[in-house]
Amino acid sequence: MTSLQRVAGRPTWALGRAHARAQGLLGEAFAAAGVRGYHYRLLAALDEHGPCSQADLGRATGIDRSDVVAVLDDLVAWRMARRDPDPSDRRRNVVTLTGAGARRLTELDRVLDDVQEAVLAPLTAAERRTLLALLAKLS
Amino acid sequence: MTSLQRVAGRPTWALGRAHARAQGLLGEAFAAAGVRGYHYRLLAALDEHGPCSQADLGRATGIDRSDVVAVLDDLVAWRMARRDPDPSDRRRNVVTLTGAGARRLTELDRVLDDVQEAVLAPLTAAERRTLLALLAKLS
DNA sequence: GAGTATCGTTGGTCGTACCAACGAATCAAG
DNA sequence: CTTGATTCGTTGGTACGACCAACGATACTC
Repeated sequence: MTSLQRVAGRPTWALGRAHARAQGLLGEAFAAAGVRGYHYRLLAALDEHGPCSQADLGRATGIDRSDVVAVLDDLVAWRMARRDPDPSDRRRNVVTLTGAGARRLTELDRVLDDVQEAVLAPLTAAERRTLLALLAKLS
Repeated sequence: MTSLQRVAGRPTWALGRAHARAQGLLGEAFAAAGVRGYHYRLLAALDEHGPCSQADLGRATGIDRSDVVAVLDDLVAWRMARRDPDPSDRRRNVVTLTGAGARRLTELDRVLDDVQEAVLAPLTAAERRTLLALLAKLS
Protein backbone atom coordinates (compact mmCIF):
# COMPACT_ATOMS: atom_id res chain seq x y z
CA MET A 1 0.00 0.00 0.00
CA THR A 2 0.99 3.58 -0.48
CA SER A 3 -0.46 6.95 0.30
CA LEU A 4 1.50 8.72 -2.39
CA GLN A 5 -0.52 10.88 -4.73
CA ARG A 6 2.00 10.43 -7.51
CA VAL A 7 1.62 6.71 -7.41
CA ALA A 8 -1.82 5.82 -6.11
CA GLY A 9 -3.93 6.55 -9.19
CA ARG A 10 -1.49 5.41 -11.83
CA PRO A 11 -2.59 2.60 -14.13
CA THR A 12 0.66 0.76 -13.53
CA TRP A 13 -0.01 0.97 -9.81
CA ALA A 14 -3.62 -0.15 -10.10
CA LEU A 15 -2.46 -3.04 -12.22
CA GLY A 16 0.20 -3.84 -9.69
CA ARG A 17 -2.23 -3.78 -6.80
CA ALA A 18 -4.75 -5.99 -8.52
CA HIS A 19 -1.99 -8.36 -9.52
CA ALA A 20 -0.53 -8.37 -6.02
CA ARG A 21 -3.88 -9.24 -4.57
CA ALA A 22 -4.48 -12.04 -7.08
CA GLN A 23 -0.96 -13.33 -6.67
CA GLY A 24 -1.28 -13.17 -2.91
CA LEU A 25 -4.44 -15.27 -2.92
CA LEU A 26 -2.95 -17.67 -5.43
CA GLY A 27 0.30 -17.97 -3.50
CA GLU A 28 -1.53 -18.64 -0.26
CA ALA A 29 -3.76 -21.24 -1.86
CA PHE A 30 -0.83 -23.00 -3.51
CA ALA A 31 1.22 -22.81 -0.33
CA ALA A 32 -1.64 -24.37 1.59
CA ALA A 33 -1.52 -27.17 -0.96
CA GLY A 34 2.26 -27.42 -0.53
CA VAL A 35 3.28 -26.22 -3.98
CA ARG A 36 4.35 -23.09 -5.81
CA GLY A 37 3.21 -21.70 -9.13
CA TYR A 38 6.10 -23.35 -10.96
CA HIS A 39 5.05 -26.78 -9.76
CA TYR A 40 1.54 -26.30 -11.06
CA ARG A 41 2.74 -25.01 -14.38
CA LEU A 42 5.01 -27.98 -14.87
CA LEU A 43 2.32 -30.48 -13.91
CA ALA A 44 -0.09 -28.77 -16.29
CA ALA A 45 2.44 -28.87 -19.11
CA LEU A 46 3.08 -32.56 -18.54
CA ASP A 47 -0.63 -33.25 -18.65
CA GLU A 48 -1.30 -31.16 -21.74
CA HIS A 49 1.77 -32.06 -23.77
CA GLY A 50 2.40 -35.58 -22.56
CA PRO A 51 5.90 -36.92 -21.80
CA CYS A 52 8.60 -34.61 -23.06
CA SER A 53 12.07 -33.29 -22.39
CA GLN A 54 12.89 -30.70 -19.76
CA ALA A 55 13.71 -28.21 -22.46
CA ASP A 56 10.27 -28.79 -23.96
CA LEU A 57 8.73 -28.20 -20.55
CA GLY A 58 10.59 -24.95 -20.27
CA ARG A 59 9.35 -23.79 -23.65
CA ALA A 60 5.79 -24.86 -22.95
CA THR A 61 5.62 -23.09 -19.62
CA GLY A 62 7.85 -20.11 -20.18
CA ILE A 63 10.03 -21.26 -17.31
CA ASP A 64 13.76 -21.02 -17.85
CA ARG A 65 15.23 -24.46 -18.32
CA SER A 66 17.65 -23.88 -15.48
CA ASP A 67 14.68 -23.32 -13.19
CA VAL A 68 12.89 -26.38 -14.54
CA VAL A 69 15.64 -28.53 -13.04
CA ALA A 70 14.95 -27.69 -9.40
CA VAL A 71 11.17 -27.64 -9.74
CA LEU A 72 11.27 -31.00 -11.45
CA ASP A 73 13.53 -32.28 -8.68
CA ASP A 74 10.67 -31.51 -6.30
CA LEU A 75 8.04 -33.18 -8.47
CA VAL A 76 10.20 -36.28 -8.80
CA ALA A 77 10.88 -36.35 -5.06
CA TRP A 78 7.12 -36.15 -4.52
CA ARG A 79 6.59 -39.00 -6.99
CA MET A 80 4.41 -36.78 -9.15
CA ALA A 81 6.73 -37.06 -12.14
CA ARG A 82 9.44 -39.38 -13.41
CA ARG A 83 12.66 -38.37 -15.09
CA ASP A 84 14.15 -41.07 -17.32
CA PRO A 85 16.98 -40.85 -19.82
CA ASP A 86 15.73 -40.66 -23.39
CA PRO A 87 17.08 -43.75 -25.20
CA SER A 88 16.80 -42.01 -28.57
CA ASP A 89 18.72 -38.90 -27.51
CA ARG A 90 21.09 -39.25 -24.64
CA ARG A 91 21.19 -35.53 -24.01
CA ARG A 92 17.57 -35.58 -22.98
CA ASN A 93 15.44 -36.82 -20.15
CA VAL A 94 11.91 -37.94 -20.77
CA VAL A 95 9.68 -36.48 -18.10
CA THR A 96 6.44 -38.29 -17.40
CA LEU A 97 3.47 -37.44 -15.23
CA THR A 98 2.67 -40.14 -12.68
CA GLY A 99 -0.77 -41.08 -11.44
CA ALA A 100 -0.08 -39.22 -8.23
CA GLY A 101 0.94 -36.17 -10.27
CA ALA A 102 -2.25 -36.32 -12.32
CA ARG A 103 -4.34 -36.56 -9.17
CA ARG A 104 -2.52 -33.69 -7.59
CA LEU A 105 -3.00 -31.64 -10.73
CA THR A 106 -6.76 -32.20 -10.52
CA GLU A 107 -6.77 -30.93 -6.96
CA LEU A 108 -4.71 -27.91 -7.91
CA ASP A 109 -7.04 -27.14 -10.80
CA ARG A 110 -9.80 -26.71 -8.25
CA VAL A 111 -7.59 -24.57 -6.07
CA LEU A 112 -6.92 -22.37 -9.06
CA ASP A 113 -10.61 -22.16 -9.94
CA ASP A 114 -11.46 -21.10 -6.42
CA VAL A 115 -8.82 -18.39 -6.53
CA GLN A 116 -10.21 -17.03 -9.81
CA GLU A 117 -13.60 -16.78 -8.21
CA ALA A 118 -12.22 -15.09 -5.12
CA VAL A 119 -10.28 -12.58 -7.18
CA LEU A 120 -13.20 -11.71 -9.42
CA ALA A 121 -15.78 -11.79 -6.64
CA PRO A 122 -16.27 -7.99 -6.62
CA LEU A 123 -17.22 -7.97 -10.30
CA THR A 124 -20.39 -8.94 -12.15
CA ALA A 125 -20.19 -11.42 -14.99
CA ALA A 126 -20.33 -8.61 -17.54
CA GLU A 127 -17.60 -6.70 -15.75
CA ARG A 128 -15.43 -9.80 -15.67
CA ARG A 129 -15.75 -10.18 -19.42
CA THR A 130 -14.94 -6.52 -19.95
CA LEU A 131 -11.89 -6.71 -17.71
CA LEU A 132 -10.58 -9.79 -19.45
CA ALA A 133 -11.05 -8.17 -22.84
CA LEU A 134 -9.27 -5.00 -21.79
CA LEU A 135 -6.40 -6.89 -20.18
CA ALA A 136 -6.02 -8.93 -23.33
CA LYS A 137 -5.62 -5.74 -25.33
CA LEU A 138 -2.81 -4.61 -23.06
CA SER A 139 -0.56 -7.53 -23.80
CA MET B 1 4.62 -16.70 -21.95
CA THR B 2 2.89 -20.01 -21.81
CA SER B 3 0.96 -22.20 -24.18
CA LEU B 4 -0.92 -23.99 -21.42
CA GLN B 5 -4.68 -24.08 -21.81
CA ARG B 6 -5.18 -24.33 -18.06
CA VAL B 7 -3.33 -21.13 -17.51
CA ALA B 8 -3.60 -18.94 -20.56
CA GLY B 9 -7.17 -17.67 -20.21
CA ARG B 10 -7.26 -17.35 -16.46
CA PRO B 11 -7.94 -13.91 -15.01
CA THR B 12 -4.98 -14.24 -12.66
CA TRP B 13 -2.80 -15.00 -15.65
CA ALA B 14 -4.17 -12.14 -17.73
CA LEU B 15 -3.60 -9.84 -14.80
CA GLY B 16 -0.10 -11.19 -14.41
CA ARG B 17 0.71 -10.70 -18.06
CA ALA B 18 -0.56 -7.14 -18.14
CA HIS B 19 1.29 -6.38 -14.95
CA ALA B 20 4.46 -8.00 -16.24
CA ARG B 21 4.30 -5.88 -19.36
CA ALA B 22 3.70 -2.68 -17.42
CA GLN B 23 6.35 -3.56 -14.87
CA GLY B 24 8.76 -4.44 -17.64
CA LEU B 25 8.33 -1.08 -19.33
CA LEU B 26 8.54 0.72 -16.02
CA GLY B 27 11.59 -1.21 -14.94
CA GLU B 28 13.36 -0.51 -18.22
CA ALA B 29 12.51 3.17 -18.06
CA PHE B 30 13.67 3.49 -14.47
CA ALA B 31 16.79 1.47 -15.18
CA ALA B 32 17.59 3.78 -18.09
CA ALA B 33 17.32 6.64 -15.59
CA GLY B 34 19.56 4.76 -13.17
CA VAL B 35 17.01 4.08 -10.46
CA ARG B 36 14.58 1.41 -9.31
CA GLY B 37 10.98 1.72 -8.26
CA TYR B 38 11.91 1.94 -4.60
CA HIS B 39 14.05 5.00 -5.25
CA TYR B 40 11.20 6.78 -6.96
CA ARG B 41 8.74 5.92 -4.23
CA LEU B 42 11.05 7.24 -1.55
CA LEU B 43 11.73 10.45 -3.45
CA ALA B 44 8.01 10.93 -3.99
CA ALA B 45 7.28 10.35 -0.31
CA LEU B 46 9.92 12.88 0.70
CA ASP B 47 8.42 15.41 -1.66
CA GLU B 48 4.84 14.84 -0.60
CA HIS B 49 5.35 14.43 3.14
CA GLY B 50 8.34 16.66 3.71
CA PRO B 51 11.25 15.72 5.97
CA CYS B 52 10.43 12.71 8.12
CA SER B 53 11.90 9.65 9.75
CA GLN B 54 12.78 6.48 7.93
CA ALA B 55 9.95 4.66 9.66
CA ASP B 56 7.56 7.33 8.37
CA LEU B 57 8.94 6.83 4.90
CA GLY B 58 8.32 3.14 5.18
CA ARG B 59 4.74 3.67 6.25
CA ALA B 60 4.09 6.27 3.56
CA THR B 61 5.44 4.10 0.77
CA GLY B 62 4.55 0.65 1.96
CA ILE B 63 8.21 -0.29 1.86
CA ASP B 64 9.49 -2.32 4.77
CA ARG B 65 11.64 -0.19 7.00
CA SER B 66 14.51 -2.65 6.66
CA ASP B 67 14.41 -2.09 2.92
CA VAL B 68 14.21 1.66 3.34
CA VAL B 69 17.70 1.60 4.81
CA ALA B 70 19.51 0.40 1.71
CA VAL B 71 17.43 2.44 -0.73
CA LEU B 72 18.02 5.53 1.32
CA ASP B 73 21.74 4.72 1.39
CA ASP B 74 21.63 5.02 -2.39
CA LEU B 75 19.72 8.30 -2.36
CA VAL B 76 22.14 9.74 0.17
CA ALA B 77 25.15 8.55 -1.82
CA TRP B 78 23.63 10.22 -4.88
CA ARG B 79 23.11 13.42 -2.89
CA MET B 80 19.37 13.30 -3.52
CA ALA B 81 18.53 13.05 0.16
CA ARG B 82 20.15 13.79 3.49
CA ARG B 83 19.97 11.68 6.62
CA ASP B 84 20.52 13.65 9.82
CA PRO B 85 19.99 12.58 13.42
CA ASP B 86 16.77 13.97 14.87
CA PRO B 87 17.75 16.22 17.81
CA SER B 88 14.33 15.78 19.41
CA ASP B 89 14.37 11.97 19.26
CA ARG B 90 17.71 10.31 19.12
CA ARG B 91 16.28 7.06 17.83
CA ARG B 92 15.30 8.76 14.60
CA ASN B 93 16.91 10.18 11.54
CA VAL B 94 15.39 13.12 9.77
CA VAL B 95 15.43 12.45 6.05
CA THR B 96 15.34 15.48 3.77
CA LEU B 97 14.97 15.82 0.03
CA THR B 98 17.81 17.80 -1.55
CA GLY B 99 17.54 20.10 -4.55
CA ALA B 100 19.15 17.45 -6.67
CA GLY B 101 16.61 14.95 -5.37
CA ALA B 102 13.72 17.22 -6.22
CA ARG B 103 15.07 17.76 -9.72
CA ARG B 104 15.55 14.04 -10.23
CA LEU B 105 12.04 13.44 -9.02
CA THR B 106 10.68 15.81 -11.64
CA GLU B 107 12.52 13.91 -14.33
CA LEU B 108 11.25 10.60 -13.01
CA ASP B 109 7.70 11.92 -12.95
CA ARG B 110 7.96 12.38 -16.69
CA VAL B 111 9.44 8.94 -17.12
CA LEU B 112 6.49 7.52 -15.22
CA ASP B 113 4.00 9.50 -17.30
CA ASP B 114 5.53 8.20 -20.49
CA VAL B 115 5.31 4.65 -19.25
CA GLN B 116 1.62 5.06 -18.40
CA GLU B 117 0.98 6.24 -21.91
CA ALA B 118 2.96 3.37 -23.41
CA VAL B 119 1.13 0.82 -21.30
CA LEU B 120 -2.30 2.19 -22.10
CA ALA B 121 -1.55 2.90 -25.74
CA PRO B 122 -3.73 0.03 -27.04
CA LEU B 123 -6.81 1.44 -25.28
CA THR B 124 -9.12 4.32 -26.04
CA ALA B 125 -9.74 6.95 -23.39
CA ALA B 126 -13.06 5.35 -22.50
CA GLU B 127 -11.50 1.92 -22.23
CA ARG B 128 -8.79 3.32 -19.98
CA ARG B 129 -11.39 4.71 -17.62
CA THR B 130 -13.27 1.44 -17.61
CA LEU B 131 -10.12 -0.55 -16.91
CA LEU B 132 -9.13 1.72 -14.05
CA ALA B 133 -12.58 1.47 -12.54
CA LEU B 134 -12.62 -2.32 -12.75
CA LEU B 135 -9.12 -2.65 -11.35
CA ALA B 136 -10.11 -0.40 -8.47
CA LYS B 137 -12.99 -2.72 -7.66
CA LEU B 138 -10.64 -5.66 -7.45
CA SER B 139 -8.56 -4.26 -4.65
C1' DG C 1 35.27 -35.07 -39.79
C1' DA C 2 34.46 -30.07 -38.20
C1' DG C 3 31.69 -26.77 -36.62
C1' DT C 4 27.26 -25.66 -34.71
C1' DA C 5 23.33 -26.45 -31.91
C1' DT C 6 20.84 -28.50 -28.11
C1' DC C 7 20.46 -30.78 -23.55
C1' DG C 8 20.66 -30.91 -18.49
C1' DT C 9 22.89 -28.75 -14.90
C1' DT C 10 25.38 -25.51 -11.74
C1' DG C 11 25.75 -21.30 -9.93
C1' DG C 12 25.06 -16.97 -10.02
C1' DT C 13 22.01 -12.04 -10.28
C1' DC C 14 18.01 -9.08 -9.84
C1' DG C 15 13.75 -6.72 -7.83
C1' DT C 16 10.02 -6.72 -4.86
C1' DA C 17 8.56 -8.19 -0.55
C1' DC C 18 8.61 -10.10 3.99
C1' DC C 19 10.30 -11.40 8.85
C1' DA C 20 13.16 -11.87 13.14
C1' DA C 21 16.17 -9.89 16.08
C1' DC C 22 19.34 -6.56 18.04
C1' DG C 23 20.89 -2.30 20.84
C1' DA C 24 19.56 2.23 21.58
C1' DA C 25 16.21 5.44 22.83
C1' DT C 26 11.65 6.95 24.24
C1' DC C 27 7.18 6.58 26.29
C1' DA C 28 3.61 5.06 29.65
C1' DA C 29 1.95 3.12 34.05
C1' DG C 30 2.51 2.46 38.45
C1' DC D 1 11.15 7.62 39.31
C1' DT D 2 11.51 3.32 37.86
C1' DT D 3 9.93 -0.55 35.27
C1' DG D 4 7.94 -2.44 31.19
C1' DA D 5 6.37 -1.77 26.59
C1' DT D 6 7.09 0.41 22.27
C1' DT D 7 9.60 2.60 18.53
C1' DC D 8 13.73 3.39 15.71
C1' DG D 9 17.51 2.15 12.58
C1' DT D 10 19.97 -1.64 11.18
C1' DT D 11 21.66 -6.37 9.97
C1' DG D 12 20.86 -10.49 7.97
C1' DG D 13 17.95 -13.91 6.21
C1' DT D 14 13.99 -15.88 3.32
C1' DA D 15 10.86 -16.32 -0.69
C1' DC D 16 9.37 -16.15 -5.42
C1' DG D 17 9.45 -15.33 -10.16
C1' DA D 18 12.70 -14.29 -13.65
C1' DC D 19 16.77 -14.20 -16.19
C1' DC D 20 21.83 -15.20 -17.75
C1' DA D 21 26.47 -17.40 -18.50
C1' DA D 22 28.89 -21.31 -18.82
C1' DC D 23 30.00 -26.21 -18.67
C1' DG D 24 30.44 -31.18 -20.48
C1' DA D 25 27.98 -34.32 -23.08
C1' DT D 26 25.56 -35.39 -27.02
C1' DA D 27 23.45 -34.72 -31.59
C1' DC D 28 22.94 -32.52 -36.00
C1' DT D 29 24.66 -30.37 -40.40
C1' DC D 30 27.64 -29.47 -43.94
